[in-house]
Amino acid sequence: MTEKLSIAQASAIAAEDFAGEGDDTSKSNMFTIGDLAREFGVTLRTLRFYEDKNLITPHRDGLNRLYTRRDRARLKLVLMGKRVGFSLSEIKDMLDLYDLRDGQVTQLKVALGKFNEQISILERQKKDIEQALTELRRTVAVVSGLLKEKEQAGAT
Amino acid sequence: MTEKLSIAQASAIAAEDFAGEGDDTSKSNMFTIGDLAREFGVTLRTLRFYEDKNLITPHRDGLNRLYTRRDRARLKLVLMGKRVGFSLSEIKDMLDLYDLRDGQVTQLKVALGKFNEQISILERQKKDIEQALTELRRTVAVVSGLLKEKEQAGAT
DNA sequence: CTGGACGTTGACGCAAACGTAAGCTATGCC
DNA sequence: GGCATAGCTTACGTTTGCGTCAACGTCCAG
Repeated sequence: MTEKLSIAQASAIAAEDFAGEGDDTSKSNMFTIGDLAREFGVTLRTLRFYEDKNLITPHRDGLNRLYTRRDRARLKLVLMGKRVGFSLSEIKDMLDLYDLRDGQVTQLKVALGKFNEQISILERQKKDIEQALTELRRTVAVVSGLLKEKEQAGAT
Repeated sequence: MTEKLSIAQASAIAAEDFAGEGDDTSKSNMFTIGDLAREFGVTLRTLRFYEDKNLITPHRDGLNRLYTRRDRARLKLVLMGKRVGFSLSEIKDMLDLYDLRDGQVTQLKVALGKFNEQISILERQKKDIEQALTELRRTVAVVSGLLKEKEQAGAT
């Protein structure tokens, strides 16, 4: 919510993203850090940071990181989470929960709860912004008025 | 924009707030730090912090701070600025400019510009939030769907 | 052999707005 | 005398999400 919400990449969620995937460790299903960075428009630093925060845990080829489809899916969820205003730690909680997958039902319910919470929060923020806008517009009107007075007084 | 926008205190702007005041240094027009803190619902720490940032510069009675009506008016503007999303440093810029008061016309124009900028920013944020809300609601729908499937499958 | 391209691990920096001690002073009141 | 109240200063801590060096390792084309 700081600068830009790059809606461009990291497209929408599909039901697919919530389904488990057979972890295909074959060659073409692996990505380098650069691959993912380009694909999702984030920096390498960002991906390493996410790893540091245990949001994504790629395998290694020696020192080099190797991301699977699953990692990629998680990244997608992380970015989607950010877009809708979750903090990374909140996202982590949900992902961790996701990993427990006790048949997933409980997990989905919890996630659903958080989503609804977040919806409330965003609705609140929206209202705050609307209030601020109202106030600002009123102020602009007031100041504009003053300005006209002053300019007329000056022109007199 | 972090937690609560305490709309309660620190009421709206009046044209008065943009007019210069005769700095009345008589007794009843002075406030202690506690006075202002109570009146505007901020902590002493906050007021000292603002002073540190040169937003307000109260006089002293020995060590103790003494705020004039003018200081009070500035505080009011600071809080209003915060409410509508300006950072303290932006607010400082505007206040500084205000102090130049080259007949105030230039000042008012500049402020007007900033206000309009801020309006654009807020409108943008509002749109972002609306997008996030849309995405979240869609996700909730998807997940709810999955959940129903799962539960039915489980009940079979 | 050399210069890029790509990758690695630290680790400090930053912005915003105060919170939170810690410890001292000054004044008033009973 | 003694305590409460109000105020003072200094200064480190917090939170979030990376940016930005620094200082190297590795591999490939030319």
